[in-house]
Amino acid sequence: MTLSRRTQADRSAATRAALIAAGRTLFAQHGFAGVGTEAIVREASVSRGALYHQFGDKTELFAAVLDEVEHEIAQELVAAAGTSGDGDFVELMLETFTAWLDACQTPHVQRIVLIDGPSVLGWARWRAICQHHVLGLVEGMLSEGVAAGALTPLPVKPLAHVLLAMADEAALYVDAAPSPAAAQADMVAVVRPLIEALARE
Amino acid sequence: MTLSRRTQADRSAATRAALIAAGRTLFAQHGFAGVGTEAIVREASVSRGALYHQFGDKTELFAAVLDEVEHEIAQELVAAAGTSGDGDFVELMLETFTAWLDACQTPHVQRIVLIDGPSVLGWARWRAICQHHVLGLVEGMLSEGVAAGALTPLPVKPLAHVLLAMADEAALYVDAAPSPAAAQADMVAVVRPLIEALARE
DNA sequence: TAAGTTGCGTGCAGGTTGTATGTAACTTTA
DNA sequence: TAAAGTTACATACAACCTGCACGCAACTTA
Repeated sequence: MTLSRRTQADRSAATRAALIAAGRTLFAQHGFAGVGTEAIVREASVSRGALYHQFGDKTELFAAVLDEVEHEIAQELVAAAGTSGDGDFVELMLETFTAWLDACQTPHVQRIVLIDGPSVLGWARWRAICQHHVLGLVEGMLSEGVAAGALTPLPVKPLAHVLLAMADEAALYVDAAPSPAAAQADMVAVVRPLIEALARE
Repeated sequence: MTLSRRTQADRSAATRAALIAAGRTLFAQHGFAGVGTEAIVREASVSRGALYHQFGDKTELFAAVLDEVEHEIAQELVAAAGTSGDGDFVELMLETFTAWLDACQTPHVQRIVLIDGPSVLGWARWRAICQHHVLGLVEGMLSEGVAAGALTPLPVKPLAHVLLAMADEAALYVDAAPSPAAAQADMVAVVRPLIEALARE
């Protein structure tokens, strides 16, 4: 074993983390197209060479950022679903929905996940990343609902897609509304009957 | 009156139309970021000067393209709703929904309206343009439904937003699916109970 | 017809991305 | 532990792209 002060893996991990953190901040603030690689590496205190060594592309860095953000949101959602306690299916879905709305009130999510994601990565790759995190979570919840008989049997995958799309739009709608609180109440009022409709036999 | 062969308004209209048509084709094929102004003006057989005279910006050209596409889709939707004949509200909504899916199977719509729109123009401006065309149409249908008593009274504006968001995602889902026909059938199966839920008192 | 406005063509400046080339840090092998 | 090899990073450079400035031509108005 050598006496190296920093292993190569550590160096890589540190610069990757710094770049992802910087990208996350700046992409959220100015959008993918609005921030240059120069600004990113300055924020991360590394050189452009490091960026292009760690990520093949500015786009690849964005993908890494998106993946991290989605991962965090998914954790928040399972936490929210966990506290939701005993199992009315409708309530579980609605609590997850509002947890999603809350998570999306940070600009990170809106700009990176909802606005730029599809445009920068293309819809297919964007949804593939969602699939690994939030979208997969929703599908799982729906599958359990169907298995438990609490949910009308319907094709789960397309259902998860449209429900998540609803949640995405709701998040953007709420944030853009003059009175977010009122808008969120409206949204819940609109979504509740839709979820309830799915719950009946 | 002069004997001018072409009036200024005609010149402007012709170059504007050529630029919008070129932008429409190329934006649909390669995305907003993937096509340079040089390619656009070559396709339109004008100079870059003409572009920057007619539109302040590459972004402004994109907005004009989006506006045109939305206008055409809205016309298709009213046509579809017109042939839908006598009035079951659920059937009207579902026919409009499938008409939307059909319209979105042309790549023009997907890439320009659904993918790049929010990213290039920002969500607020994007939805404002939708409001003038498709989104406004949906809101109108819902308002009539409420007035006629065919629809549970709910806040119409947020409802229109989530329904349209569902339709957007459905369109992209169907197109990306290995078997679009099957995916579309699934989507209709999923959306129908949701619409029916809104229709009952 | 002369003056003024509108539409358009072209060259230029600033900025951006990705790559090529060189160097330092770390790891493996003998 | 010393040499060889690999990995991580720094920097200079080439290609490109956007938007503007300036100038000219077409049209309109007085």
